[in-house]
Amino acid sequence: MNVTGHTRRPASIRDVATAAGVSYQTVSRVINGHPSVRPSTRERVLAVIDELGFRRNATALALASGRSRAVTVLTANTTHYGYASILRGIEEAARAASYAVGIGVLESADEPAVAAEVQRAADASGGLIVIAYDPAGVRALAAVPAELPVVGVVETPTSPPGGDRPWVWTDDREAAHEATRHLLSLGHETVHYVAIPSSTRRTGARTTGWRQALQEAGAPEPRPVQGSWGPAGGHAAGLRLAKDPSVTAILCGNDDLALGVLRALHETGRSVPGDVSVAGFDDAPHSAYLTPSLTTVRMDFTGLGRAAFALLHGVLEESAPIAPHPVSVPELVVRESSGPPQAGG
Amino acid sequence: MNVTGHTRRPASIRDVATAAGVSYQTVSRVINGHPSVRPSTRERVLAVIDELGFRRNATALALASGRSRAVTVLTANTTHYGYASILRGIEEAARAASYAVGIGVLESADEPAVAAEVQRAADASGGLIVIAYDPAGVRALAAVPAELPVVGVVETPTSPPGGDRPWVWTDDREAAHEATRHLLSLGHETVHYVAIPSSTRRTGARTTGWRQALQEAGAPEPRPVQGSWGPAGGHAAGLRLAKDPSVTAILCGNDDLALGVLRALHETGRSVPGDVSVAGFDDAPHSAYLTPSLTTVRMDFTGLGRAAFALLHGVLEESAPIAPHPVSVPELVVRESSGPPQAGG
DNA sequence: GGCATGAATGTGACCGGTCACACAAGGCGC
DNA sequence: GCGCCTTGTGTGACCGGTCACATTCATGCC
Repeated sequence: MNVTGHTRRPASIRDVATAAGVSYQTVSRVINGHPSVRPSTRERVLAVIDELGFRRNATALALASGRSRAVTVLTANTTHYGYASILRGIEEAARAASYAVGIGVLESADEPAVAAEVQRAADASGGLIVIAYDPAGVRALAAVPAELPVVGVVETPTSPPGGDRPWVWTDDREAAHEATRHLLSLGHETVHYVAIPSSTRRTGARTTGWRQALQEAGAPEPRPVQGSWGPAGGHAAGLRLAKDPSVTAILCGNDDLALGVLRALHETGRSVPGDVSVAGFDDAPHSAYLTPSLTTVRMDFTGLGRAAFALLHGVLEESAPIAPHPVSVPELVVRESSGPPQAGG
Repeated sequence: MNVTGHTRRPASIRDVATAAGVSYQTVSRVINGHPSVRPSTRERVLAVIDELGFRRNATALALASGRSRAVTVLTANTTHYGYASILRGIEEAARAASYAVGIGVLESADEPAVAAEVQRAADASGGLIVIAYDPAGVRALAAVPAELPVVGVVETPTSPPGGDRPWVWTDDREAAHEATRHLLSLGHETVHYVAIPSSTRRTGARTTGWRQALQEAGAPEPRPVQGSWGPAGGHAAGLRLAKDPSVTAILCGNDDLALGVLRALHETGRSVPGDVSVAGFDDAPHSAYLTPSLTTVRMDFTGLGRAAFALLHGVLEESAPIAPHPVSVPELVVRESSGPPQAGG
């Protein structure tokens, strides 16, 4: 292809039309698979399309048709495992549907900054997926103008922050419930919790699940320790908890926090799982290789991302059926970091 | 704003023009800051723009002007720390320049699959940034049509795979050199290397730096062990190396590999750094919190991403000066996992 | 006072597609 | 043989901007 050498502008449908001896509208019909085109004509046009290396101009298509075949993901974070995996799932599904994926990072949770990002994203694409696991994301979801198609990836479906917007989620509450039950079943009197920042100022879904499991077991309910997202926050929280000798089991809001907690316990001379059991959340790739390897709850973030895109896709093209909000089921993975409390605990 | 309630289509420049009693061209001049508009007219138009909530349609702008103010990042990976951080840097710089950022994942390194992704990216944006640390990325960079602006993020600047395309890089060779020297200076007879998959089939920059340091010190040159990207590969490599009692120092191509190596050494009863010293690459967020904490080389991935965008920005807008390829300097971070060999080595 | 000059503004075509509609030719029923 | 429907194709307007050029009007200069 490109035999003529000094080809500058890519071929348009009118170029193809001229070369094939038909009108541009006929070319348009061919590339859109319109039925009423004589087979011989279609063949000829297709041949010219191939010869000229014609590709339909996405910008012109978007302008003329009003739909852009592009979605933008708004997220506060791109490097954390969970967020990055969701993004990966979205991209995967979008690629399969020939959609372009844009990304916008919510650097700050400031109202004006968030609004600006939402605007930027709205300008660039026909639909939005907002990862609303944190205050910035929640605010962004709320700031999306009503007429713009959007799907939220939210922490919990009860009283969704975006009103009646479609959303996807994983059952974090149940997952936390299960992990807590696991630790209790090993014989621990109670389970302490190091929390990730919640999407709302009130308690998040993971905190709720943990608390419910304690209540059901009649175990004492310690105050959750506030962590951040990263290992540094877990480390600080771990140092605080290590001071209390009655602490024998710690559930962490994610694996990064758990890593920090493990480190803090190591530094203070408490063995895991001998003195203290630790469980995380997410099953990040490194968790299986830590020493001790980390008991955690595996979340299907990639599947969550795919589901989010599928939902948005359904909204954008009436043709595509809108799947019911799919709930992926988290799975407890028991590893070395959890075990029964020591006799002399 | 949006007082009228049932506003449907967003306002266009002609809507603004009508409301302000001027022609659409005058509105265009105002939003583009053209000098020859009477101040009173400008005021009036700006007021109407504000009142109608007018935003310039990015699609129409792209179609009419030919430039799209959007770049697409092609990468084989979105979840690994290094890749994700580069992406973050790109997004940051793009946001500052009011550019949209798209993302395309190279799921396979197959020639046709890669070509299809490049096409998709080309359709969606005016410029590409290709992360060419791996075969898929290298192939993608080579497949970019000559007329499309592109910047490569490459492993090593010598004989760049993309020909005369602009590129950015960090000095991985020098970084590996420094890390190896560090281990040798502790008294180790030699340093073994667990390699990441290189961008080319031949030796990568990190391997070269490691080898050079060994040669300069007159140390024996063991064969590098081939790892993959993740901890699983490091674990397998670590088990192999652990069999050899003469191994006292291991340099790993990245922190994930190092994590797997640490785990393998633990499983085989070798202490770190007592029996074996381990060093990684990248300084991922969790590396400081491992037990033992990981000696590694900190790479400024975010800065690298910013530089990549700056370069592409310069190419896309003649106005923006094309900065010289900036080399960010990696920094050795010494932690617990490296120390002198035991006397009875 | 006539005219070149530049500032301020408007008009028409265009970017590359889509959409609504017009129109010619062929098959069928009556 | 006429009308009518269907099939295949072409024409003009439009999406929302930009660009090149035309036009109007107030100045400044000789």
